[in-house]
Formats: sequence, structure tokens, C-alpha cells
Amino acid sequence: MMRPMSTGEVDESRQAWLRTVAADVARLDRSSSAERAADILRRSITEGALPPGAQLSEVELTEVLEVSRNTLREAFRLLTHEGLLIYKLHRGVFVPELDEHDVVDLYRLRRVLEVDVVRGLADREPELPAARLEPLLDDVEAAEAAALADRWAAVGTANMRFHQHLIGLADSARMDAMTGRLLAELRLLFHVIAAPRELHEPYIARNRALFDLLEARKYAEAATDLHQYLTDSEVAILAAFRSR
Amino acid sequence: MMRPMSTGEVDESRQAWLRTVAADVARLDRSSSAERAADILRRSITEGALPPGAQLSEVELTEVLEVSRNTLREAFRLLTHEGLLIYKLHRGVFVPELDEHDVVDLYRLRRVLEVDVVRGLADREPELPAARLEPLLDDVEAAEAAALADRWAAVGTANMRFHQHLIGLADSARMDAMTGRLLAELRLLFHVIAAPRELHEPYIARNRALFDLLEARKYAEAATDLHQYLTDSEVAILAAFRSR
DNA sequence: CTTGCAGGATTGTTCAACAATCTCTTAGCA
DNA sequence: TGCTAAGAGATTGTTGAACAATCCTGCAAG
Repeated sequence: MMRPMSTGEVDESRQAWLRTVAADVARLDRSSSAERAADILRRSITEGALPPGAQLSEVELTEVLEVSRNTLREAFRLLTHEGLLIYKLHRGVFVPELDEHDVVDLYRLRRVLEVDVVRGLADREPELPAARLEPLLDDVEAAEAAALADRWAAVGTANMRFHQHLIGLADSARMDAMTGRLLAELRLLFHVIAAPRELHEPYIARNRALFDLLEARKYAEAATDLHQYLTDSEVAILAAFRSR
Repeated sequence: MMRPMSTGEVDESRQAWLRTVAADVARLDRSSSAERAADILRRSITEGALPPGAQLSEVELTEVLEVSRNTLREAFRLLTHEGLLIYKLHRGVFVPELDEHDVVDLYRLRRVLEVDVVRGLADREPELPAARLEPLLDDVEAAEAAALADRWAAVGTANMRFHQHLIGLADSARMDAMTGRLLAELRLLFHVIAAPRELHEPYIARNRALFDLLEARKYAEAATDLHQYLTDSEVAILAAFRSR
């Protein structure tokens, strides 16, 4: 194995580089047919092409996706464990229909995890490097730009990414995975709600405000702000949901 | 459908009975070959018969479990998403080897979830029915009995169940699922630790103490106690892990 | 000591077939 | 009319065999 630099000092940055390469390799390698099929289905579901309650026929999808039934079923399993599909034995797979109870459940978990991450920054990363916040800023600006272009679905996507990146500050692989699931399920809810603008617009500014607090390292303030933010969002979705 | 009793009064107990029957039916129905194979493998892994790092050969297991390769691979997928197996593309499935970083990660999540559940009881269930605590008491007593019989693996199992039931107090399907995963992963760690007695013994009494606090509805106290409990446990496991 | 190259073994994927189960329709009956 | 039962058709669950793609091992060459 070659060693472009061998002073003990740079060992840490070398470790970091190795990790990024390993991540790249993993991303390229992951292209099994099942996962590619899952990618396509995932997009169809989160974009609303497959609405909640829809049944996914095996024979039909094998033709469309050009994979065998076995491979398709593996893709189904993948999405099942992301919460984007549910299996009913001997009946097939369906896009879940979430109800108000699920909204409450999802938001409860979001609050617990996200607030803890932000609050925990005070202890764990009192001197959080500015670079760690960059992805968050990108998401904030992406949402603002999308709003100007009236692309409200894109605003929702940017908002999701903002929260995923927020959780990413915790450096916890399991929190990242859980959040991915939670947000994916949340997207299921958005499609039964008529007004995307009213739903997403208020949170553009709030994301910006939250980012500012993080940048100023006012973590305690940010945490209480985020708590209220999520509760407001929950209430809004519940209201929109009831009047659908 | 027959109605053994039809007075309006017993309607609630009848509902409860219907739920238990439905649960039984679901448990029997869920017996797809893949899930049955997964059950067997899950036990083998959590009981340590398949140690961390072990590779699971497809052809070998198809013979042992008497299922086809495709069905076996579905079982693999199930366990992969529980964190009990990892896929390496074109190389096979392996029992994960967790390291100290994983211990920290797992305990961080346990702390966040469990402490929040207990603390949340004050608001959500100020008058928690005693019946809801029964499963916890059963687990406490099971651990105490197993300890007297020197069955330390059983103590560990009862301890796991205690914490699972604790999370169950939140009535959150997603918290239950997450906790199931977290505890399953935790079991992976126990098998690389030599002394099960030293590991589990201190927590028998602490579970009892925690139960007493819950029964007395001293939720705030219980929460801080639980926080310290989990931190102590984390430290103990890390220490045992480093000196393995 | 490293590099390159068989070959054998293992995983990834497909296909066709059959078994098990569900759903829907229809027939029978009060 | 309304309910129950039976059966046909469709869909899912599972299997086994086959082939392709990839990985691992050992050996030979530099």
C-alpha cells in the first residue's frame, strides 16, 4: 500500500481520506439489481406516483423494471424495512396509508432525536467546525431558491435534507438510518395533503433561523426553538390531514 | 361471528380479547418460510452460536434449514435490516463485529429513547394503570430468579425484555421497533465479553429500583436514575470490551 | 516481494414450475 | 332479499436448476 506522506502528524487526515474513499467504493459497489429496482420504486413512492394504499403487482413490475420476480421481491423487502411498503402475507405489497396516530408517532421520534442532537452539541462539539454546518446552509439556500421558483415539492425535499443533515451532526450511523426512515415515512403523508405551499413555506425561514442559532453556537436556544418548530409542524400536518 | 357475552359493559374486555386473538392469528400467519428461517438464525446469532465475524454460507444453510437459496436470502435480508447480519456484495453475509464506537452509538440512542419515555410518562400518563407495569415486574422477577439459579444468559435476556417493555410504555410502534434493533445489536456485543455475571449482576437490583420508582410514579427521579444506569452500563461494557 | 493470471468456489440473477392462499363470482337456501 | 357455501381464477410463496459475475487461492514470472 502506498503512502504519499508518512509523517505521523498527517496520520489523522490520511485516515479521513481513507474513509471517504471507502465511502465512494461502497456507493459504486452497491449497484445490485435489487437495489436499483428499489431506487426506482422509492422515487415513485416518495414522489407520489404510487399513492398510499396502492398495491404493487409482482408480474406487472417485473415487466416494467425488467428484473425477475425474486429480485423484485428483494427490492420489496428493502423498501419494507424503510417503511415505504408493507407486506401482507399472501396478499401482496402495498404503499402504507398512514393515519393521524402515525403522524404523532413520527413527530414524537423526530422531536426526541433532533432536539437531543442539537442539545448534545453543547457537550460534544462546543467548537463545532464551520465546515460541518455547510450542508445545512446549502439546504437552507436550496429551499429558498426553490420557493422563489414556486417549486414546492423541491422545497419539501430541501427541508427533509436539512433535517437529515442536522441529525448528521451527531456522527451516529444509527441515528442517520433511523432519521432516513422517519423522513421517508413522513413523505408518504405529504401526498395526501392538498396544499404543499402552505405546508412547507413557514419552515423556510425557520430553518434559516435555526441555522443562524447553530452558527452562533447557541445550542440551548436552538434546541428549544427546534422543539417548538417540530410541534408546530406536527400540528399543521395534523390539521391539514383532518381536513383532507 | 359468535358473541359469548353481549352486555355493553364487557365490551372493553371483549375488545381486548379480540386483540389478543388477532395477535395470535398474526403470529401463526406470519410463518413464511423466510421468517421461520430468520427466527432460527436470529436465535443462533443472539445466543452466540454464530459469533461476530462468522460467514454464513448459502449452500450450507440451505441444507440445514431446508429452504431454497432464494428463501434463505430473504431471511438474510430480514436479519440484515435488524442489524444482525451485514451483506458484503459478492462476498456473502457475515455476523457484524461491533467495536467500541458502536457501543457508544448504541448507548447514546438507548439513553435518548428510554429516558424520554420515562420522563414523558409524567405528561402522557400521569395516572399510569398498574397493569401496564406488570410486564416490567415479571422481567424483574425473572432476572432475580435466573440469578439465583446462576443462569446469567437468562438474566441478560430478562434484562433486555425489561428495557423493551419499558419502551413499550410509550405506545409507539416505531420506538418498539427501534429498540428491538438496538437490543439485538447489543446482544452481539455480549458474546465477546468473558464474564456474563459481572456484566449483568449489578442491573438486577437497579431494575428493581427503577421499577419501584415507576410504580410510585416518581417519573422525574426514575428518568435521572435511568440515565445514570445506562451510562454506568455503557462504561462497564466499554471496559470489559477493551480488556477482552 | 510484488504482479499477473488461471481455476475453483461463492454469490447474483433469472426462469419456469408448482403449491398455498386470497378474492370474486355464482349457486343454493331460508 | 339476504346470507352462506363452494369453486374458479388470479396472485403470492417457494422451489430447484441453470448461468453469469465476482471473489479468493495458489502458482508462476518478473
